Amino acid sequence: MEKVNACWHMLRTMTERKSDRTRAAILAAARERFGGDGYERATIRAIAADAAIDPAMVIRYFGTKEKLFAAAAEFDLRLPALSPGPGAGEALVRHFLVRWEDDDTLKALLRSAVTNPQAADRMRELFATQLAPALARLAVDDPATRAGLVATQALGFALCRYILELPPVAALSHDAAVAALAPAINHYLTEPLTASE
Amino acid sequence: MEKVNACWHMLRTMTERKSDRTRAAILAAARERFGGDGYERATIRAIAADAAIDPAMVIRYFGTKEKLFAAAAEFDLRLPALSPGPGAGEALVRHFLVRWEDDDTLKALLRSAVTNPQAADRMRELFATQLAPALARLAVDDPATRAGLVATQALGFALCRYILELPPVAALSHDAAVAALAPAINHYLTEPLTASE
DNA sequence: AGTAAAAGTCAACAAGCGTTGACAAGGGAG
DNA sequence: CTCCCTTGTCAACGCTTGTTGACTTTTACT
Repeated sequence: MEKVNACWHMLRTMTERKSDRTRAAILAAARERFGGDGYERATIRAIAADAAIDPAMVIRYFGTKEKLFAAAAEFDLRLPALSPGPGAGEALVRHFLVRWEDDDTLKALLRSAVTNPQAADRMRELFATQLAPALARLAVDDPATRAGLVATQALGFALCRYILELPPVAALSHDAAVAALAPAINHYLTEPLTASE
Repeated sequence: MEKVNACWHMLRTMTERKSDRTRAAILAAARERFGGDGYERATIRAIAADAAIDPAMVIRYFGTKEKLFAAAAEFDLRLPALSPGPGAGEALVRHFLVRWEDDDTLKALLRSAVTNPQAADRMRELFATQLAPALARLAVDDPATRAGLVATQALGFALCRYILELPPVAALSHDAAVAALAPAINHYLTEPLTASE
């Protein structure tokens, strides 16, 4: 009997510890606060209150506010495999729309990157390791510049829609946003980069 | 003789007082700090140090940090008169480039608007009272939406170039930026808003 | 049972912030 | 010279922040 219990304990130890739930609760609260308020306005005390625990626990689990942010800002863009052609723009825009809206992490990253150098590093890293490589196959030439141009449009749209909430941009339906943005994205991926006329 | 002196004094009182210089120094330092650090990170103490005065003076001149920001974030886009046509995009992009680079106010506004609701209000107001009206003449229809789309591209480019400093975007020359962006701006102003194919 | 580690609580700290009020120069006006 | 208004200085306040260490409770195992 003791052996069975011991075995079960080991299994539990390796798979699901009591603390993992609070760890996850802290991370969820942190993403929400960082996403809503930005790095400096999001206080450890508020995050702890959202997770219904003591502020000291946040430090015990993550060591520091900076490390907590680093853990909360881990993000995978999950870009689908894209094939060159006029459908790429639409697929990209649609993917970004749902990725922004079902996960607070991107909002946390953007809101923080504007004032926090560490978060800005994270953003540049995300661009260099996830967006740029995925777009490299789609660009007819100069993939780094074209990825940069796509980033300006993607981040600018997110900024105006989710952060600044400019009324005409926030009001767009997904379909309207795709119809308006996809051609511009395709343009950045394929049209000549120097003035043609 | 007394009358002459009194008159000169009154004139001086109305045109140039001793305090106006420090007022201007505070405003310049405030714009630089707000632009470099954002609203919450920019401290009154740091602004005062930059202006080489006592922190208490900042409060005496502007009353409150919020009011100081409101004064420092006063901004005129100075959009030129634009005529419809394919030249509008290039003129717009070029104007924005110089307006961003010779004045810290826009950086202060953007860096602060992402985390400060009051600054976000300012940004929406700037969009509604300056950008949207100026673009209304250029749009073939639905001017509010088209102005919103132009704003996403303009702010996104500024965000990536001046705030996040994504290498490929920060490296672009003015001419390269105009060549890349102007067609997209023209597209947003004139192309049909719903999918055409 | 008893025990040791894990998980959680509490009060406090040092530092930084915006803001205030009391007070000291400075320089024209009578 | 004397007065007064402007301009500037100084020290302190109350508050919030991230972070710490000592303590108690819970949990899991022999």
